[in-house]
Amino acid sequence: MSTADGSGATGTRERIVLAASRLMQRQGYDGTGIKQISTEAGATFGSVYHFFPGGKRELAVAAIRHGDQEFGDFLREELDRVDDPAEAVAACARTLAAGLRASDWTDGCPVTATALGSATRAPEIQQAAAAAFERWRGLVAERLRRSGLPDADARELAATVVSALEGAEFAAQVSRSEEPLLTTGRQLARLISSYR
Amino acid sequence: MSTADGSGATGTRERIVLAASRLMQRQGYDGTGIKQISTEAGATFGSVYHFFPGGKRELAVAAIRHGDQEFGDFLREELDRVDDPAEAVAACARTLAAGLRASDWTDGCPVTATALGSATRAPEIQQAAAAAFERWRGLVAERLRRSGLPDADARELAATVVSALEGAEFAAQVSRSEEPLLTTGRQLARLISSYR
DNA sequence: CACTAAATAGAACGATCGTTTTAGAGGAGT
DNA sequence: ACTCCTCTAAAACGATCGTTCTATTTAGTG
Repeated sequence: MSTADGSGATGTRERIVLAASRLMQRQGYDGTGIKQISTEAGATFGSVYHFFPGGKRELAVAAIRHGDQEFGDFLREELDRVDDPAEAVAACARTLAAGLRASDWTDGCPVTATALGSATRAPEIQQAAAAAFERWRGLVAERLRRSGLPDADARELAATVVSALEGAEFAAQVSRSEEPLLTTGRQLARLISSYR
Repeated sequence: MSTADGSGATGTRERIVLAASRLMQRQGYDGTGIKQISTEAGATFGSVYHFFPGGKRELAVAAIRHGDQEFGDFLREELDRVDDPAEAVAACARTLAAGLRASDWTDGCPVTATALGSATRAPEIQQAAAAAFERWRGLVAERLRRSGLPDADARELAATVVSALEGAEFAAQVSRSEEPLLTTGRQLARLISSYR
């Protein structure tokens, strides 16, 4: 069978994707070597090229797709914990800030660092990152629509929320402070509240 | 004299910083080689290490500081062209979007790509990027204060504006579409307008 | 048991990386 | 003319990069 099954032991391929995603999240595409990935994953060099014949670029696409799903799950889960959508977005920002601090400011957005810089050279990577952004916007928009906002407003707000959270996470990471994320969360809540 | 003077011919050192800033903006820190920088700058290999004995890291710090000033000048200039601060921010986003498209989506924020990935390893780079963000927030806050907003509100809004524009620029770049920037600009304008 | 395919293991390749080192060219000051 | 110092020029270094290649081990099927 080619696709990953849900068996108990973590497959080698899955471990490789996980390590690649985490390392590229911290060091970027060019800053992460395949050797480092294989070591971190507890796999051998040959295994990486066995599962990813396309080499580093194919591996980066898989890593981005993993980050896509990971952050998507986080968004869906976090946005459903509070009734008020404005407060839900603010809570989202708070959780992101706490996680960033917990990692000592190393783990930012799992897609940004991987895509930045390599996107211009590899269209496949750029497309995977674009798909992630599009999905996240859709998730937030759906949540806002569920709270009664018209589709057009929900879409505009969702794009703003995703962009702002992304930028605030990077600002917080580079400033080593939760403040940009917390501030942006508060202002996004105010903006959303202004729509009803 | 050690600092750059304002003489006519573009100095070698200045050309090197310019090339480094532009290349790292597109390819990131690790994706840009010193050899490529020297070639692009029309300088020789030795010249780079003559002007930047600290090597690549020192060069990256200089590139970030250049981008800091460049984007700061852009902000100051663009925000002063319109009376209404909300409309000024939206205009800012539109100009960024147009510039991004004009470069065929290659030239994003001059600081983001350089700092991302290398910031964890090199504290000097992280600090230079943090200083840039701080300065930009100050510029926007000053503009908002000048329009009559209380200091506390101006500061919160400024942090949100800078973070959101940053994130929207990256989203637009990776999506190869002006929309994220235009949408974010509109919503930021609405948010600012809600403060009076 | 033999046969086959998947997965693991690691040596080897050419290329490029950042850096160091040494040598030469161009002017300014005495 | 001679010296000092900035700047240019390029060779050379060890290290690491992504990739390819060849064996070896493991697992599944007849």
